[in-house]
Amino acid sequence: MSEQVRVRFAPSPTGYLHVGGARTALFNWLFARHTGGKFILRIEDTDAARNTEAAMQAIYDGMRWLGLDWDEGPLAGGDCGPYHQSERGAIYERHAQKLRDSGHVYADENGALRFRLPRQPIVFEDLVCGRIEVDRSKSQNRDGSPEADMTIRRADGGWIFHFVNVADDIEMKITHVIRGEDHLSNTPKHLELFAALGATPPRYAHIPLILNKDGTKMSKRDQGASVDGYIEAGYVPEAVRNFLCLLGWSPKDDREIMPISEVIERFDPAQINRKAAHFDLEKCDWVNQQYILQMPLEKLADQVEPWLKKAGIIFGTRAEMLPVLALVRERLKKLSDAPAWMDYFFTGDFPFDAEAVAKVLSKPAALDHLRKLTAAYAGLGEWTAAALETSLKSQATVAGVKVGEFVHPARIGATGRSVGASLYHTLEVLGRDRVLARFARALAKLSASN
RNA sequence: GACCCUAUCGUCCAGUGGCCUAGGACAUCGCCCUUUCACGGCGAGAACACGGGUUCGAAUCCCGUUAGGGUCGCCA
Repeated sequence: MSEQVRVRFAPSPTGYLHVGGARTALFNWLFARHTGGKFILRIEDTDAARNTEAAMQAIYDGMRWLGLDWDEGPLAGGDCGPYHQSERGAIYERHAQKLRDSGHVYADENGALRFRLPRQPIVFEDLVCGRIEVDRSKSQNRDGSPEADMTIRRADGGWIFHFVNVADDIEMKITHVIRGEDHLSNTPKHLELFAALGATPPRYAHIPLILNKDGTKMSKRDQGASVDGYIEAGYVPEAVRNFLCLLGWSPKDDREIMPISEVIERFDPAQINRKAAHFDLEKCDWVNQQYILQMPLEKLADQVEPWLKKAGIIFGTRAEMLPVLALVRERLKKLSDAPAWMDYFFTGDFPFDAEAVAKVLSKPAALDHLRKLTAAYAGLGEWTAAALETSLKSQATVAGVKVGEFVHPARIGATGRSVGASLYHTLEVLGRDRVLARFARALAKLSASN
């Protein structure tokens, strides 16, 4: 049992990477990393019609984003290439010839090559599903007719999935096939193919499918179905990966937010759940938020920066941006939320939220409070959150009003809106000059319109 | 229709014959913190699909029913 584990993810280029596929890739990758084996990427593009470069790119991008690096495959090389099935015709022809020589295949009336299904009872041990027994002689079509022999090559010469899949698993010395449960019923056929080719089949682990939260099938358009949807929505890749790890697998204790190294260490395919998982995007959002909350600030800044730039925010240096990010990070559910929480820190020319102004700043008393606060803050000795708070509260006391009568006008004056991080910390980060300028701007604008 | 897989709170997971008056997490609701919004803390409601067995004892084992999913392509 010193044999090195070799697993593969074998997607067909459909134009996007489905979460189900991503999880299959992830489990294969985890198993390879756990065992010190090899993770191979093989592109199953025998159907030339949908074989496009863009579709392939979506797979590479999605896997790289999730941090699933492959040891062999396109762009990585390896001894068992090429790794696109469209380029492996000669290899398939060789295996087909073997089947012809042994009488396992024949050309049908249309010119397609068919494999004589033995239709013998078959038993195999699945790492996830356990012992599977199938009486192949009972298989029949919808209309009750017996199952037809399996086509392995079309009349036009194109190879068929089942055959190339098996041929490649032999050629690439695959030891474990971890794939979606939709292939469980195909496995007996594959086993028959392995036997006919005189090869030892790999071990199988069929993982349950991912369905929508309501139990319906997940299709491309469903929320959360496509990996690039996560990229575009501003999810943290490590968070999505963590969430996917927990869909159908668990470390058997209550650990949820885990570094990938811990998952690799503890991962065991035999522990994968047998039940189909229903996809809950809200939980994924929570995991994402936990990552935003817990990752080192500098790292978060790396991930947030592209979003700020995309929103056209000029945030100056990293040193100027970090305190702002530290202040608002617990409000971010996604990276894409950052601009909305951070933009007003970096420009004094922000708009005033009409509703907030109507509710609090339109009152003459509110403007008066803002004037008093401006005077107090202009003479404030130490510009710290604590000092700002003390000063504001004493102004309220002197004026004989509740603290809120000062807090709300100040917030709107300094930020233009009624919600945000702690007022005093916001003012501290902004600094005296900017705060006073903003108060003056608000007073000028709103006094004029009063 | 045939064959295969599955069945614990709305959802994700724990539970592998007694520790279960079933545990954790997300979501929901309430309270606290906070004169904003969040974060955080505390608490509540919420499940073993149904029916038969086996056993001194079943969420856990067996059978059936029901329900969901999958396969049965010259798609992958």
